[in-house]
Amino acid sequence: MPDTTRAPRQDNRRIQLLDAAAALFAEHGFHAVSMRDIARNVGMLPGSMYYHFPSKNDLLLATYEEGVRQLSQRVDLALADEDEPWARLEAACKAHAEILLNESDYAQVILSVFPRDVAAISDNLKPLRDGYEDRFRILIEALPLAADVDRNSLRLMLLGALNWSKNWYNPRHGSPREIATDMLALLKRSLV
Amino acid sequence: MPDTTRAPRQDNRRIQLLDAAAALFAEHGFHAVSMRDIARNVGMLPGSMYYHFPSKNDLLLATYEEGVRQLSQRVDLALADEDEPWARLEAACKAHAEILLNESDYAQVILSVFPRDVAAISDNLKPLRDGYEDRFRILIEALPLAADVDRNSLRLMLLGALNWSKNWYNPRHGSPREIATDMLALLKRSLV
DNA sequence: TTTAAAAACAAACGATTGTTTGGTTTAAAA
DNA sequence: TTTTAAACCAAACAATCGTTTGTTTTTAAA
Repeated sequence: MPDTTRAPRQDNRRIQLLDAAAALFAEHGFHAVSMRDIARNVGMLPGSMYYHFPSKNDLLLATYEEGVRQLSQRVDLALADEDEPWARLEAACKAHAEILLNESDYAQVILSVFPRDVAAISDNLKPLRDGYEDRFRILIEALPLAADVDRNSLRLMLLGALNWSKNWYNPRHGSPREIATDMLALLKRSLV
Repeated sequence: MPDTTRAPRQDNRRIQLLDAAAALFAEHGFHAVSMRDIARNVGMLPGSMYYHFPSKNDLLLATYEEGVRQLSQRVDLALADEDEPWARLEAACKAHAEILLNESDYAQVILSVFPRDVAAISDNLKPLRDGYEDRFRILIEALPLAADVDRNSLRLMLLGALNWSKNWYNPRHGSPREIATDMLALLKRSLV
């Protein structure tokens, strides 16, 4: 063990390693990707990765955390410009769809790797997911809705439909923002 | 090779084997389940399973086919009693939710194992999924909707929300039929 | 320029993976 | 009751898995 600890080097490749892991996990799923696959993609030998992460599960956990961070940051940024409740929800949905379908491998990992697929760390993964989704609970709380509308069902329906869209999304048939707009439009006019 | 082929024996365990595979695939995902896990669950040695199925991928393919068969049969049965377009769609959604969340491990496999997780047979899996979902396209086609309603978005939203519900479903907070009713209600009153 | 820590290499570890092979038991047709 | 195919067992196969260990290279502080 070293006597003193230094800052990471300039050529530290922890982030590139995490990027490669996120991209592969997002595309093929957790179990379908081996540590050797990731190492090959980042130009590193398999054993070398263990300098940066103590295990494959920890690698997944790190991508989850980064995914939640990116999603949260992106949605918060989109919300900053909006005041009206419906506009705020729409902005959040657009940001959600955009980062999910286009921008971030990390975010896609959250939706394509289910906690129960990795039982050993499912207790660590679930709260990360839930914490992010709570933003939508608050956004829907603020909507002026008819008295008999179940806000919980509304949230589950909206987020479910958006999250599932990664299974059929095709850039040629509409952008992520358009998808979010369409879905919200279907709901909105009945609920006001 | 035998000179003549006989019918399967009375004690043939192909179905029990398929049942065990479906249950495990549905609960843990395809890659998280080993052939030995399945063998143990059905009380068989690992090698013996290869008498019934030539590979693990074929085992998955068979569960997919059975899942689609069960879903289709269940939905068709529910549709037989209904005439009015909205009632038909609601009956289909209820049946879809019910078999998905409660009744069939086979059906759950279709939603929890993504074709791209098993690249080698993804071309076989996708059309099975699509063929079933086409029923909903037809049901929505028959709805009397305002001219500006995008039927494709409606289908994707409804099915997406229902399919995603397996990620949050909790029997204590409403039955599958109630979930389907709630979601359809959210959409219905705005679209007529 | 020396030196210590950061980072990666090189090579292997034991365990588990899907699968194959050859022989044995069991049910049912003859 | 004999016989044949169905069904399973028992044991191993090569390949791949995540991971560990000991050593070497590289960066940057001293």
